[in-house]
Amino acid sequence: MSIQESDLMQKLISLCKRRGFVFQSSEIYGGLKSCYDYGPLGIELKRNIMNEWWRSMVHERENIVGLDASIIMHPQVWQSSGHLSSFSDPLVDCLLCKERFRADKAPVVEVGSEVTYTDPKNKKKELKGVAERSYVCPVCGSPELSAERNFNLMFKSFMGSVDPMSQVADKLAGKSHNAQEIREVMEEELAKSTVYLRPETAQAMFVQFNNIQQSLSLKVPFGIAQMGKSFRNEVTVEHFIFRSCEFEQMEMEFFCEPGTQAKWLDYWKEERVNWYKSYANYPEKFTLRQHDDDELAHYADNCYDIEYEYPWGWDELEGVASRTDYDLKKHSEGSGTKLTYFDQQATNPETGKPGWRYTPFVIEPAAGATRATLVYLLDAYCEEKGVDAKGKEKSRVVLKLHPRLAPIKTAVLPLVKKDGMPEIARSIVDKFYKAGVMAKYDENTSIGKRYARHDEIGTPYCLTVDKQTLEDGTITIRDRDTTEQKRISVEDALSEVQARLQ
RNA sequence: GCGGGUGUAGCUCAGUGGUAGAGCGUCACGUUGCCAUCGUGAAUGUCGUGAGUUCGACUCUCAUCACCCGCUCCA
Repeated sequence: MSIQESDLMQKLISLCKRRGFVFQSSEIYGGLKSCYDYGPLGIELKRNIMNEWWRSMVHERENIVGLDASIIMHPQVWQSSGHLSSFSDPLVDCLLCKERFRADKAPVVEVGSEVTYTDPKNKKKELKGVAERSYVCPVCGSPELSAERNFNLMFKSFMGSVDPMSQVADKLAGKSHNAQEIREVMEEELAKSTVYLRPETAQAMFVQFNNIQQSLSLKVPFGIAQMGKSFRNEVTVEHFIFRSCEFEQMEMEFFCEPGTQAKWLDYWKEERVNWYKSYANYPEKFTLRQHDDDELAHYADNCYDIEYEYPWGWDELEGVASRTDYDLKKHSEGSGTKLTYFDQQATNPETGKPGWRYTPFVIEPAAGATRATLVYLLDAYCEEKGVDAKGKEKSRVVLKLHPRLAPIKTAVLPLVKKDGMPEIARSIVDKFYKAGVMAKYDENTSIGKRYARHDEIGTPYCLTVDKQTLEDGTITIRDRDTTEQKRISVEDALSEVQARLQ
């Protein structure tokens, strides 16, 4: 198998639409930038990935519990977390070379000093000007710059049944104002009802630390896990569902004793990368990359990215960050509520006495559920060259999804639509329904086309009712990857598939 | 945000200043009966959207939206 990397995304996007995995949002209205809908098969795949994550992170562990928090939280949450201040960096456009940059990271000059810079249209030409601000364009050095505009990371909305714009209109009516005054009135009025869509699920797990720890009497180390939607106004959206403004996260905050964070970071980074590999056909396409110091977020003292080799190169899939005690401390300060843990067994390292109250340190494996969906689709996409029944060359498209991730686990197929075969097939598929194993009955067109279609959507097993079934009560089970079949009895069909899904 | 490309049937794509085609897929009937069977027949298009030029625009011009590639940016 060898697919041109450049074609892979295109083929996958096409398959996603054709077979009902992913559609563009609001397509009949021309689509909306970076928004996608998960179709009948896409939702199954994404949900399976998320369920597997939940199972391995929450259900299979003694000390990790779940949370499903409100997407809209008290606006002060984002003040305390730093999302309001550190993500509203002023952005400036260079009027000359069109570069967009952060004012606080641009080259510093003295206001009023004469600066020389190059003309982007004619590199040999030198221009002179006077700096009106304390910085110039980092690319061409020009002082000809647009106004500073705040970068808008979070999606804003307004809570309350009265439109705050009416209040603004009332205040401004009948007088003349300059831009600054209008802005101030608007900010003052809008602020009263402004709420934000969460840019990460993490904060709710810090904010509910006390409730969760106390209600379940949890002992450090313990973790809180959450899956759900998050929203960010990304500077650039790209690569299909890879980076979009609305996305889905699977995050876990692991609270541990100060001083043990390095050990736990090490543990979780290995756990997480191995989790991805266990469902993959190409585990070598997953790797860990430690962040350089200058890459670290304001809250982290160490961080590993789990990266995947996408068609466009290595890029992020999950971040495993050591967030120190930053978040709990910030929310403690912001809310005036103690977010600490008291360990009666431990010895206070400062006093040497038994009993230690401390702010736990946090290790956070933060995964993109939507990114994982893309990754497993890319990992599974496969074209196999072969010959058809008449010896003509053809290619078989197979999604080699891990059986537990596959949207449909089993297709139940009557070889032909007569002689009672549909009835037997339907009675088999009914047993699967009742056992909670995703199965589909399919009697369309020819048997060959049905196999091919199920290969293309990743169905790992096909059960076929044929003439022999009528005689001895056996059916065939076909393996997606090898296309090999073996005969089993109708009674064993469900348990056989269940065994293979383990 | 910048540069380049694309947008025509469900998918892949052809096409011409005179109101549109192929292959695949879909549906029906018949046939076949285990890997995209064969035959016959059928349905499906705001030619991304809006404006302009023109007697006439899918085709030319402009704007806009979306996607792809590259840069840039990104806690």
